[in-house]
Amino acid sequence: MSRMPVAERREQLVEAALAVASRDGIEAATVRAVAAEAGVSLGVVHYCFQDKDELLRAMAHAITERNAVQGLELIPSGLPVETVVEQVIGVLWAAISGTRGSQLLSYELTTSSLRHPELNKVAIEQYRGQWTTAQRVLEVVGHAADVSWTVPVEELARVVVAVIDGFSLAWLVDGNAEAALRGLQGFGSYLATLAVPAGTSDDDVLPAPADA
Amino acid sequence: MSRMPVAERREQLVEAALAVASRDGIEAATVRAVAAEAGVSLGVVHYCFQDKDELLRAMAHAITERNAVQGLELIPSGLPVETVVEQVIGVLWAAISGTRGSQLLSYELTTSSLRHPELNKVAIEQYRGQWTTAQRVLEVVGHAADVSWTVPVEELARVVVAVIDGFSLAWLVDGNAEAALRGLQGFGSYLATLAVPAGTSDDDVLPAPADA
DNA sequence: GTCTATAGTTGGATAGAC
DNA sequence: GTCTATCCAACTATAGAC
Repeated sequence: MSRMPVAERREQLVEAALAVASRDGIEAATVRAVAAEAGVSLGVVHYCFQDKDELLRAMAHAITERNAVQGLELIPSGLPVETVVEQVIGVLWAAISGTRGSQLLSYELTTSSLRHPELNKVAIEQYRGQWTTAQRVLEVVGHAADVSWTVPVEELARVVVAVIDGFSLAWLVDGNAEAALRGLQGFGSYLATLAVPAGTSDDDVLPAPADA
Repeated sequence: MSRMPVAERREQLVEAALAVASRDGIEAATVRAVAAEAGVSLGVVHYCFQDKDELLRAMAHAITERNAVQGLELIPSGLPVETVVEQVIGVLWAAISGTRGSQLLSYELTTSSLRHPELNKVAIEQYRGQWTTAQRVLEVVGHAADVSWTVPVEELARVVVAVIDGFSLAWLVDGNAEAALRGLQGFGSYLATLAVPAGTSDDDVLPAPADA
């Protein structure tokens, strides 16, 4: 354990911070607690990170990346869009409902970030990541089901993230996973109504450039 | 200021706590800060409240009540349901976007409550209040526009709260009020499609009891 | 009832031995 | 590089003077 390169040590500490914060909340993620979780002494943390904020920022970055990389690129083709959407929501909800502590931590990070200037960029980066992820998923779904969306995907992505956020929060509060999933699938049905068969062009969305 | 009855003093302190927490965040709402905000000394707070948690619970209760009592009972009658929904959303959004600190505090209270056993009931009471409020608004809207909902209002209320939560959070993060309102109105349009002209009976929803 | 003073914790950060 | 020891600040809570 001793004499570990700094980069590796930082990873280990970020991992420990994630473990503590997911389990006991962001307030519990003190420098001391993280050091104890990682099995190192207090000084080591301050050697690897300038201060607590830098540690928290690193942790936030890690959780954001982790959420983004959820590779759902194995979406089946040739199915009706309602089915594809339903399946994607099912997989997504399994990922969410299986990581309660992480989800709660995400909201804690968001609110903390909005209060403390030194964590200012955490929340916006978190959401930018979610918006672009949602947008990519929508595009992949559209391609897989051979449809295009009647609403700009960028705008639609915001709606998707908002709805998921809302139902996740409700589930965190009342623990009713069935109601949350039912609500999400209801939204999925609505979402499917916003899709129309793709245009004659084999890939893109623009049917006919009007002018200029 | 001196020699104030305890009940009144408690109100004053809860008010001060709300002011501090809305402005600077729930973490900043320490006993000291609240005492300072109220212009009393540290001991006074501990004389009126057993401990910090009781003060926070009182504050949470106050903010929940405040959100619930937003008397929107002046909903116009005789208009199409799309219009009524649009107007209600407009009023609601004005109330939300005008109280940024309070909104953020609500989310902080929710997450805090979910982490700390001693605040256990705060979050669920918060949401129960929001769900029943949403349900009442849906019922009033249905009555005013002379429609009934094709989805159980209880279920629909959960959806409404989730969507509002989601868009509010996004707005807190990116400050884009136009996008949030646009998203909410988009949801409102969808909501209106879930309404059908009220049955022949002048008030209730049940058209024909099938059996028993 | 209200104040000051203080006890007792906790946590961030650093110095200095090894 | 890693550890122990320590400083300092902020907080909750209470005791006791007035």
